[in-house]
Amino acid sequence: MVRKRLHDPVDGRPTVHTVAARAGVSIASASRVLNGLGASDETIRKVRAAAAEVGYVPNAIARSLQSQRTGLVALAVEDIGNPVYVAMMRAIEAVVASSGRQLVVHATGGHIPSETALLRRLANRYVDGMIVSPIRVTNDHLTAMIESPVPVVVIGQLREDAPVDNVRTDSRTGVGLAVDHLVATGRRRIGFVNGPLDTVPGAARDAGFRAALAGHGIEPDERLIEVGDFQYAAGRAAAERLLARATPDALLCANDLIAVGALHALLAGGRRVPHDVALVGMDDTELAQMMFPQLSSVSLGSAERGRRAAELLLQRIAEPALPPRREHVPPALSVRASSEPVAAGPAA
Amino acid sequence: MVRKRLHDPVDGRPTVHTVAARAGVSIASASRVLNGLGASDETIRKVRAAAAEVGYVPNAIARSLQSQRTGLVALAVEDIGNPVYVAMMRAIEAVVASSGRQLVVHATGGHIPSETALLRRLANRYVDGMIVSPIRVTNDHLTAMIESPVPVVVIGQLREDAPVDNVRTDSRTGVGLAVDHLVATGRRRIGFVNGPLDTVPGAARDAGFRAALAGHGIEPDERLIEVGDFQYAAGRAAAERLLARATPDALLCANDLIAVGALHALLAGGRRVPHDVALVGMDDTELAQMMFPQLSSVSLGSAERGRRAAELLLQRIAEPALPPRREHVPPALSVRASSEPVAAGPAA
DNA sequence: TTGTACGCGTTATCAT
DNA sequence: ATGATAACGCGTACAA
Repeated sequence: MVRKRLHDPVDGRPTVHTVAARAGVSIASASRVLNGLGASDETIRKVRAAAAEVGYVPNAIARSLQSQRTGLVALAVEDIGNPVYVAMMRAIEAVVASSGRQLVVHATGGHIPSETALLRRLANRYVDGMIVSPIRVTNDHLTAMIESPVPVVVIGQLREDAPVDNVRTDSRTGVGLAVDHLVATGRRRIGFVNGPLDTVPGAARDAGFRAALAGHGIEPDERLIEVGDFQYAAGRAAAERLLARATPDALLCANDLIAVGALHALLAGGRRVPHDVALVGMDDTELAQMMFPQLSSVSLGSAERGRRAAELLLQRIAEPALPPRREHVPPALSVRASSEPVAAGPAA
Repeated sequence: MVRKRLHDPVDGRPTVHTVAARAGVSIASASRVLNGLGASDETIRKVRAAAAEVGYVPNAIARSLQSQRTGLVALAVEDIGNPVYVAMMRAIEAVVASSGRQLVVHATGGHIPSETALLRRLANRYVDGMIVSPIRVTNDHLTAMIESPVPVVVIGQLREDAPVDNVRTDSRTGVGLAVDHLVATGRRRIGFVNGPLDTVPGAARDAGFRAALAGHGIEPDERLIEVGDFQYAAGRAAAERLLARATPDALLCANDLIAVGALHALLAGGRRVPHDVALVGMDDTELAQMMFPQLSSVSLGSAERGRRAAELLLQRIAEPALPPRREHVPPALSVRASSEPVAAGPAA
């Protein structure tokens, strides 16, 4: 015989069997009482007492094996320290926690292979679903998402025909809001500090900027356009390059980190903001309000996108057969001191 | 008979049985091959082929039930959006991920009951361990941690005799570094904007401030001390109250968020930084370098504390019998523009 | 080397 | 209402 011990926990912690034995009932009755199902008053009393005495706590893993649910939801983003993703994560965690579930976070470093590997790992079902916000969505991403046995929700742009739940914003239009505002307040030589053009956000913002200028009959001046990374240091460097060769009366930045870098470049170079140069960022993170002067910024609803994505995911977990859904969060411009019209008008 | 189906997965996804049947071997052989244990070349070939054909992926939950390990590690902090915790979380995630595990995050809102409830939930073993950074450690915290079947590591102050792994810094000394620096650069009327005194960090910083002043023979002036919350808005309001009734030549803030608020209050009030008032924050978050002027700040090694805590936890998971350990991360002052000595000396 | 069978801890089904 | 037992999917001790 193999059975050295039968239902006697190896580490001394009580199981249903422990409780059942102590209460003098079957494990079935014990389980029923512990799950609030029907039983006689006497049985209920005995089981409750036994459970309390031994300090019984149900094992989450065993329960998961039975229920085929882990109660976990994953979030995969490039960098969990980036203010945009922090805002998303915060909102997602709130929704997930309020549903009694928990959030598993992954930092992908924007590395495509790690992202797809993560998606493929969903096949082992360590979570009930995943929210992913990739910089770029490849075919590998798509097939991995479609083959996943647990639902995936994408925050960001996605092919129209992709059968995947999706929450997106329209950063192109968002750039337009900023340009319109700057033009309306008398700015004409509008500079643009963008992120890499081979990313989805970078490309969309570039297109939006040129389209918006065209809408006002302004010819784009390539000397007023500079590209760096979506980071503070890169933004500052890019702004410095731009300022060294041109004299904009406004600077639009592809995100708030870049805008903060640009602010440094401007102030260090002796430019007054907004008097000499108006400054507008994007993402409208907490950072924008913390700067002096406070930064105008185009909100792309990061928190709202996170919230909506979490809700979509929870719905689909509950109802897997739902058709793919696509939600839009519109951009909105928050005007603050950094781009307020100045009495004397911009430096001429 | 009950057995409608025997080892035939309900959702159509392959299990070891599927693979074994297809390869014409027993599940034991299949399992062995899939886990890289010994088997004949022929068996290996057949099993590998069968697994590939049906797209077999091991089920994480079943594996956990067997191994008594989830491969998950939890982190519980007040607010996953606070720059300090973001820095910690980033470092922790990196360590955890590099060990092949995953990170579950919890936002406690600084709510004591939720924190202790979270610790008690460890009894159901949904994770292999937890890192927690409580604002305050109650007896409830301690008993919950001690009774937990999985290891807990605390980032922050803890009773000396608490048998719990612990990583801490010395913010009291940290405050001293800042005061020393300010005094050495000619400041005498040093103001202090602190967080709530009934929190561990708030109390430590208050004590440190008074002790440091005493060390320089300076009498603490209560009008130069103000208390708010550890947040931007509260910090700004607190600084405004202080500036309305006193004229400090330096301002020390209990964290960087407060310091940013104070910077706003100073600049909005027409004070020059550092010329009129030197400014020093604490935590040395990324925020400090993003401000203009860049903020001096006392580093309390948030990322380093996170990294060390994660390593302690992983070690203890591997070796549960280890004696409790206590690690210290020393504070360090980063001097930047906001507190650099000014040629003319501070306004007199 | 290979197969049989048990155990992980829980819930659910069936028969009593 | 209660108890015996299958089942979730995996790993492995033991016997062959």
